Amino acid sequence: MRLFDTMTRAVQPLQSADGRKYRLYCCGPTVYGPAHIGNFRTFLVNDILRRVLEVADLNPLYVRNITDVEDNTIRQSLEAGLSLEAFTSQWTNYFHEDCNTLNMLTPHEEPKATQHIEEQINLVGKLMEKGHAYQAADGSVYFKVDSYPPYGRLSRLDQRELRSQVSTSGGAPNLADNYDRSSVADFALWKSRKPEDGDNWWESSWGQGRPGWHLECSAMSMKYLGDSFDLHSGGEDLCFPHHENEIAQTEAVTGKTFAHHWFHTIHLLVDGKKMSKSAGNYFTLRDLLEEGWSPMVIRYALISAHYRQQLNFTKNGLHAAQSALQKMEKSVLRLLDIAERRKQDLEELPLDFPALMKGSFSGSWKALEEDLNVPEATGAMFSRLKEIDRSDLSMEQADTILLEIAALLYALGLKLFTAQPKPADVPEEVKLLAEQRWKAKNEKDWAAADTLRDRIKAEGWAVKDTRDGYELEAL
RNA sequence: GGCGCGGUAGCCAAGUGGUAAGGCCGGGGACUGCAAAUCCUCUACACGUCGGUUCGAUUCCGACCCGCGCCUCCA
Repeated sequence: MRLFDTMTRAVQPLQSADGRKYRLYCCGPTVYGPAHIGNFRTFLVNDILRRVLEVADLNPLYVRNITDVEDNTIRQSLEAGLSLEAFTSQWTNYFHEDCNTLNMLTPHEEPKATQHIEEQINLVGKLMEKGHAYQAADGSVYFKVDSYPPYGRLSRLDQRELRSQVSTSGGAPNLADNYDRSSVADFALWKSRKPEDGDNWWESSWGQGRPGWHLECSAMSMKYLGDSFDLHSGGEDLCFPHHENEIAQTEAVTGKTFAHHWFHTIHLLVDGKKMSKSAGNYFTLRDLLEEGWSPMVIRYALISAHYRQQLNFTKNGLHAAQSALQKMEKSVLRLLDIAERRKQDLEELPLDFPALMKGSFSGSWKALEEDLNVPEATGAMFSRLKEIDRSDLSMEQADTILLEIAALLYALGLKLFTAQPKPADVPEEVKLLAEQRWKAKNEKDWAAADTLRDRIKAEGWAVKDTRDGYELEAL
């Protein structure tokens, strides 16, 4: 399998350093509110990576953290009158529910920052010992970027550009720069206790305080994956400064390559623009569920563009995803019929991946193994499905194809036949009109039936006749 | 300003040094009182512009135009 690596800017082969497990770490969510679909794009891509590593027999050990201590979680827990623990576990549960809804596999480990304070303090201690950190007048401890010459390799910054971080893109003073750092590039390892932090502080050799954000990922990835591991991932925004800082603080301590491969997901756009609350184009998973979109439709839409391509998320895209999924279901339904299988069999049968990957969908597998190209994989899948639709198949042939499809669906994390009919809240008035129309129709009074259908439409509902009744659908 | 990405048919989206997957939409047919749904089936003068390299470029190089992202403890 091969994947684009941010550090070398090239597609690189993936192989575990120890030959036994492929160790990967994904920067997880900060839990102070519902994750949005942009967050889920990244987590879904990582979920697919983990699945493909698994079926490709690379034996992944997948760690994704929970960030539960930083400015937002602290401030909002205090505002809510809850302990940090109570507040963040509430949002962590919410996140897990969303992950399950989207059919994401649970990471092998999901460490929380607050449960690894000691590891983080130890790291700060080592950095102090080695002269890579200093305590400022405000009591906070900073990483001395000058002490680590390779700094900036991942995002290709040089010293001159680092200094330019003093000002923002608009030329205004960088407001993030309100700490007692000796250089603006230096970043906090340990933040001294402040009144606005409430009870959220820990004791350390440098006084009371809390760890800086960047530190947790270094401490936890080292703990669960070792000083040097195979792959580190996250959204593109984390490339700088977060990952750059992680590399610096970790490698300054270990002297080893922190992660061998850097994997970043490009952000998604909504209607061609960046998601933002003010623009009203900010969606959470539950916003979409409430609109009646089924989870698998949302999953399909969110993985429908290559991970290194901006994904333009639109309602149109959801419709397309829905139709595409239905098209898959249609083909599979025929195969189930020929093979005399039930729908449940798709998920219950044991799958011999190595063999199935060499089957008739090898084009799709090749696409997934070459830089995780999901759109090409689904494209190849539909091409193959078209041939299958037109072939006369024996029971055995259909059965084999079903297994091959089940394997591919597993890698993509897609489940078929899961869409629930929308639970429509039909107003009584509309129900009444619909009943009248049904009666008129049965009496073959077409004129009356059509007039009633128009009236129902005027109320915002569509009547659709089925074999032995009708359905109402919101317009 | 620094770093980076993209411009492929109405929309979305892969890909290739020898004229280009797939999905959506749309068209036609069956069915239906008519619709919808369903089933069958079909199409497209699509590779931002201008140069260069090449026997040949959409694919490589350069310039330009347009759009977008990151550079803010936002994935």
